[in-house]
Amino acid sequence: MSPRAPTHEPDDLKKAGLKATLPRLKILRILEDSADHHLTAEDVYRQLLSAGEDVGLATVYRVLTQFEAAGLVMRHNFEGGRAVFEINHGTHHDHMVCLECGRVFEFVDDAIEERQRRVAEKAGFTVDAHQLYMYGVCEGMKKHSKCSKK
Amino acid sequence: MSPRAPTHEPDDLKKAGLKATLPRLKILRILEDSADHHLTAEDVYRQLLSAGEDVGLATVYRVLTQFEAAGLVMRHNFEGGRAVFEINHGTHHDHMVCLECGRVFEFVDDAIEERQRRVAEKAGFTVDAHQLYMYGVCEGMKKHSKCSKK
DNA sequence: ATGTATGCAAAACATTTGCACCTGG
DNA sequence: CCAGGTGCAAATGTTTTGCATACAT
Repeated sequence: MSPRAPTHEPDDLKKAGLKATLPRLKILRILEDSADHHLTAEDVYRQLLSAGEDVGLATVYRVLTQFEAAGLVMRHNFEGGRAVFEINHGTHHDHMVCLECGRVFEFVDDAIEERQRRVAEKAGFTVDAHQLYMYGVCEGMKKHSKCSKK
Repeated sequence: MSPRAPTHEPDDLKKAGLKATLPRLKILRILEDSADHHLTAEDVYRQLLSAGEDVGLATVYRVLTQFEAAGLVMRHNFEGGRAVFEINHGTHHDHMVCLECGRVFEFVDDAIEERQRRVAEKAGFTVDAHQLYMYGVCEGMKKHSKCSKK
């Protein structure tokens, strides 16, 4: 009884008030299955093309935006101009972005979350969303330079 | 003996390896003097025009990018597509962005900073930069809706 | 002088939108 | 069948770049 099943089904879309169309299901699947769960719209588009699907980039953007509005995915504005999207598994987490290999590492720290709540409360600020990004170099990149991801 | 004087002079530019040209000095002044210290390139450009300066938007972008590289300003990718810039006064701080009035509030919490360091260390991650954004509604916006900023 | 900076216009990107056609329920 | 979804191409908005001219040292 996990709080959210690891696979997304047509039902997830219907619950979100969206028709279970082929492009939407494919995109949901890609976001779900991708090794590192943080993809740009272009990334998703390229994976669709590789899979032989006939989907337009505009649709990818539209679907991702709808998914974001429905709470199915989260959008991040990391450095570098383009937005990245990740499946929302329901548990908040923060991010470490490796500037060498581009990979994204997730973490949670309850003390940080608690302090954030306190700071906001003290300032009379109602928090809708919050995100903590650390940019730097991941462990694998420091030891050797054998990581090959662009 | 403050760690950084509140005004920026030609010397600041020279130290950064940049010629003290008129556009650069004007832009530095604007970033320094602006009421809320978080401006888009367009904001800076409009202020220059209002002041009767003959500066191109391209120059604003070039100068802001150079300033960022020189460590004079910091660039933030808040929600909404356009980057915002703020003078770097040397002291790290995090941000609360009001989605109603657009204002940006700064804060520092040593416990959060400390926990971040610990998390990164534990993950073997070397942090170059880190930023914490909270999006929500500021105190002024909740009580009445009398704030008029776009 | 002289190399660097600037303004303007055009280019390069990321993302959005208009519209005719297609599709899911 | 019909509202809503999609592909394509064109539009938008932001940021970058090429190039001839202007400026700081």
